[in-house]
Amino acid sequence: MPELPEVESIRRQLDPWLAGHQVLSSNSHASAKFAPAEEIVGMTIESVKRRGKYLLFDLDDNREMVIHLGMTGQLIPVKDLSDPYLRAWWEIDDGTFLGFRDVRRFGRIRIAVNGVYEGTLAQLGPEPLSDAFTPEHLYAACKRSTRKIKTQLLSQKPVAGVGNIYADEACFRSGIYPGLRKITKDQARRLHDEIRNVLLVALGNGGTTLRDYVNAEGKKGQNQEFLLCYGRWNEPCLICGTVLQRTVLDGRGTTYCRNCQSR
DNA sequence: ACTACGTCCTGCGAGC
DNA sequence: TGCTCGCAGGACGTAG
Repeated sequence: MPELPEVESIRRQLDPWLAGHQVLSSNSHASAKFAPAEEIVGMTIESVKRRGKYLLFDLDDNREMVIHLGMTGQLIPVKDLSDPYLRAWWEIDDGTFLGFRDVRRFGRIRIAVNGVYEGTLAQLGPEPLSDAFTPEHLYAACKRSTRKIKTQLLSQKPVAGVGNIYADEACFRSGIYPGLRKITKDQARRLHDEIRNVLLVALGNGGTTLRDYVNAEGKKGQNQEFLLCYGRWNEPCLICGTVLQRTVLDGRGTTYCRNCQSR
């Protein structure tokens, strides 16, 4: 599932490819989730930005195309427009085609006008790698809610861009049980530090490819080799050797160490 | 306003 | 071997 490191890896490749180029034509899957793709025909992509897990294609005419990759979304150059999983494509004025491939169709495309956003994007917490994201901010944000700490992270409100993989990793590395509904200031500081740490390392490794993720060159990431917790249930904790547990928290599969992660 | 849970979607792995 | 069934999950809709 593409989270901040994966989406940022894609952005870094899309921007030099697409910036300054005009969209000549487009097509999209019948679903309303993808139909807005066609609204940008004739517009010029000025840059490709990112907020949390959202890609923002900055267009002329005060518009932005907002793309969320969902679970299995890929943005890749395509030659075969008959790929059955291609949900949208755009013809670029350099002769290439950008494709949005999304097997499970959890992704979505929207057009925002004058920077006005809706839904989760409008309520996104600070960028985790920016100065706005501090331990104090995380502590205060988590204190406002009684929900489980992992559920709060996945809500994108205390901080933007963290999904299931990096939430489990950050909780593990900071020694915090993800089902906690209250954390101390010290726990918030550790969680803050480890959120940054796991995202930065993953970015450096080109993202995590468990199944579908590829960057905008169609290449897999390497960070799956470095995960300490996510997906390792029934395997020994790399810190203490205890067999890692798997549970479901608010409908999300969660791996943790019952010894290292305090409850 | 907030929390919890169902829904979307399809490939895949487990189990018979 | 071949089939059915349930699972995976981010954001959003809805109920309480």
